[in-house]
Amino acid sequence: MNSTSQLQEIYDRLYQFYGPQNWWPAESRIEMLVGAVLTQNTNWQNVRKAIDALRTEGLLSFEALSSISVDTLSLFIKSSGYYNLKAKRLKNLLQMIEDEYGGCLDDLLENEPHSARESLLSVKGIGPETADSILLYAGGHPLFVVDTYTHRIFSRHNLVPDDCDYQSLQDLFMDNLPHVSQLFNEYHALVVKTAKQFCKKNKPLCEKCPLFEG
DNA sequence: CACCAGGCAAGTA
DNA sequence: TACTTGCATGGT
Repeated sequence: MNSTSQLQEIYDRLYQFYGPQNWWPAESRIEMLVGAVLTQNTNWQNVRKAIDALRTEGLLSFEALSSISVDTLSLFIKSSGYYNLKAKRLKNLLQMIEDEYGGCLDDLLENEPHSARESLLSVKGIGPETADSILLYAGGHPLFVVDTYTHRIFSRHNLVPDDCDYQSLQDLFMDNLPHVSQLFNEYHALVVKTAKQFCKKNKPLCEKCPLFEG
């Protein structure tokens, strides 16, 4: 049994169990960009409140977000936590798009993915998961997104060592699955869904998990 | 009440 | 290099 068939089998099992997840929950690319930063180490429910507040204020556009100060921005995203930090990070991101892509988010997302990833990672506050989330869910590029859930559920089921880093885990998926954005999209969403339900922090391995004895 | 949430950067030794 | 800490609100 090689890694390729094993990873395919896991995906098939999760998809059969839950069905399609239809991520990312956003109406526009700029909304996905905002959500990707706001959801850093934060429950999506809190993020949605912040995004709703921005929508109500008519701030979900590149121009509107660029026109307000960090302090004003931070007021509307309080519910997402770390609001001062995240307001700054969003501003850093908008500034990079302004400087490197003439303020055109579409140009960033339609750029060659390796270059776009480098641009994103050069922004203070944008790490590998946030960058890959943006590239996959807003850009449609086939990059596998690794998060704490991916790490936890795969290490708990002894599919990877518990000290496995981001790159190694991403390589495992990308070396063994076809590079199809829709597959990576669903796979990541299904991992999150499964881990939330069956693989909670500081809990033992759950035998009800679809990955049990997998 | 304690614990956790779709990270990341900076500080310490 | 390998840990540790700060950032912060809101749900369970």
